[in-house]
Amino acid sequence: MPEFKTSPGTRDILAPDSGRWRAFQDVFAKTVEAAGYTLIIPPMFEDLDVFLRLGEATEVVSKEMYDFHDKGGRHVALRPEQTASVCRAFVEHRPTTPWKVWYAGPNFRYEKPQQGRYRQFDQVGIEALGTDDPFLDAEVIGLGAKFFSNLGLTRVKLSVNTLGDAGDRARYSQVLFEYFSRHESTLSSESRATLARNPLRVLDSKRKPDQELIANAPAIRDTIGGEAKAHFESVLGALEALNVPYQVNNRLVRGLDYYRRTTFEFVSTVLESAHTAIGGGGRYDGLVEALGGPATPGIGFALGLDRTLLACDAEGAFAAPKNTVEVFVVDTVDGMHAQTICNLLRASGVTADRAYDLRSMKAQMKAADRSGASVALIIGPGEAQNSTITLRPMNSGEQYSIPRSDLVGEVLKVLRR
RNA sequence: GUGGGCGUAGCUCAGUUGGCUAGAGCGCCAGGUUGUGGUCCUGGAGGUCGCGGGUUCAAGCCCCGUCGUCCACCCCA
Repeated sequence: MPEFKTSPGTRDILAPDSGRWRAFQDVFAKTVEAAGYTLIIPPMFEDLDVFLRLGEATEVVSKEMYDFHDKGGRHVALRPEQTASVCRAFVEHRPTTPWKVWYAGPNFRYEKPQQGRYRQFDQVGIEALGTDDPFLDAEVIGLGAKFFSNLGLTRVKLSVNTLGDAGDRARYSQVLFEYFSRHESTLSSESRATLARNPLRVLDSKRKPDQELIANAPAIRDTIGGEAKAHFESVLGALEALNVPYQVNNRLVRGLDYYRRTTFEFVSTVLESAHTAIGGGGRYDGLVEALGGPATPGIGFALGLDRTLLACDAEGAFAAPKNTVEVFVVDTVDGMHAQTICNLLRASGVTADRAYDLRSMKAQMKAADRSGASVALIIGPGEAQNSTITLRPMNSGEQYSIPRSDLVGEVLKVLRR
């Protein structure tokens, strides 16, 4: 056993998974940059207060914050998500609106780790600030759906809902509180605790005894005002025009307290574990204001990398890319030939690797095989003597000699480039 | 934070009712006569049995603690 291991809830991502991560982010970037979103790279930690504005009732904030005091006495926290940072950046830089950004990177939450849930976990996401145009809602949601399909996923279910405006939300919360309070005796003990904290969250309960109560609970639709209702209808209409399949789930409330109006969630229907939500988001029209900026509407989503990749595994989609070199150089003379040949090939845009330590021909050929290279170049005493190279395509038993001066041309020819 | 399962070579795991120098497969290394990998054969390296206590003549096997991991709950990506 090694003396040191990664901290709980963290891990190393090695090849080939690391290549898959990068490809994942590339696909995401391509998807959203096609719609005009630009990359933002916020810091990984901020003043604790930035995140406290997400709402004290949010568990991510109240229980799971990775915070500490730095040497300057500042109370900072590793970001639990990036929406707050993006809004803070908006207030700090005041870009022209609509401001459409995307991000990718790790977030931190101090939780008990499980599969699909880590203390350091990666998300990709987008945020769009400055307009409450329902077409923007549909664009954001549609990009999420588009991304999943670009990955090759087909079993992703999209649920949408509206929470109404700030006043509606509070009113609905009150309605729910009264409703559940009337039936408190049949409510699970966990949900009773939740009820006191945040009545909306009771709708999220997956506990058996609560299911019937939840099914019969009053729906938000009956509580919200006409304006929010009209907005929601427009969003649904725009989604239909985009051919984005969805289903309205009026029990969908989501974990962050800042959501207003549109909320949505992507669930993989092939994942077995409890962690089937692979992404989610919504409108957060009060957040910029809460961070000291002008009243600015905003909407966005975040998708979990780990969980989405688990979904990919389950669907047999988006395999890790093969990260192999094209040419492998075997040099049993002195190692210097391998160096100059590799150098020359790389300068010509051909990826090339070699063996070290002047090992036996057999060992070097074995390394060539392992490297996945499609071509091996062999330099032994004979080749060194005549200034030739033996070129061996790895998938055939045949090989031939080429003049050293024709190296690059011959290699490009064999690689068909 | 609560409850439960697990923790033996780099990896996946065996290890019988506690009993001699702890095993297998894969991987790795070296060979298999005269420079050549992917199959096959032979040999080799590699383990304070997570860690710390305890019970016992004797513990990888039992007990306690601790750490890690997995599963469920909570919550969420």
